[in-house]
Amino acid sequence: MIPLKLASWNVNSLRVRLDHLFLWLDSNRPDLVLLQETKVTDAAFPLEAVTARGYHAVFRGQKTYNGVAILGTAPLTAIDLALPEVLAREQRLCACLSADILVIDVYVPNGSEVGSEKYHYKLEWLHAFGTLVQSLLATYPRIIIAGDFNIAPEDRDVYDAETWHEAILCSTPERHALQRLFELGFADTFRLHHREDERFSWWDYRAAAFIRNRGLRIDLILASEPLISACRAADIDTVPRGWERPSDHAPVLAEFNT
DNA sequence: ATGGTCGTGGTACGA
Repeated sequence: MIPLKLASWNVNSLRVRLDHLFLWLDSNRPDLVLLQETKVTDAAFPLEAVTARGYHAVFRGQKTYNGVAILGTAPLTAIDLALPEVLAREQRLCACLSADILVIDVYVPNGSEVGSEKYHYKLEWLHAFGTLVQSLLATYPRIIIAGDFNIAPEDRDVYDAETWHEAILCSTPERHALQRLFELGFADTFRLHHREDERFSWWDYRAAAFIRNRGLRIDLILASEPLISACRAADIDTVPRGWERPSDHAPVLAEFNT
């Protein structure tokens, strides 16, 4: 039985948040940390600094927007996902193997506003992603998908459900796209261990949203059915959101006995 | 910077 401590964090620029990341890694020491919105090209990825802190890395970045990376304490086996065009357009996915577990780092499109062009792109993206995951399950029964889903699964994951009713990040079509993953057998690891509301992973920079705990829980760690019973803890660490010049997201965690 | 803040790149745009 091998313990696996996995974290996911939308850092909103890896280069700006490198000190926060390392500070957090020093006190939490996850085996794997999945990063989103690295906003750095592969050529400019701070591999030397990451390596110096004892982490191996796989990363897929682009200029200005998006970008994902997985850091691990053990050497990582990158898995090159065969992506349809809609998923390959931007750098929103990367994957690696940890023992026999396929670990997928995901940064789902934000969608901007319900009904907008970006919203339809988000739904199209999510549909393609669901199909990809469904096909991967045939080869990899044990899958962890973690990242910024840009979807709050339920109203209890939203600070003011009335304000956010059918708004972006909360609309029924977005939640249905997430539901498809649950129907494939995935579980939201946070909800395996927590029933309470008012637990969030993202707070807008504006209007002192964090101090007032006006947030949403949109950063998720999903475990495929064979891994559900192996998940022994899950949580959100809001501490780094209170640091000076923070990411707008908090790191989320899940621990497994694999 | 169409309220509010932040990252990016050097321009408004995306979140």
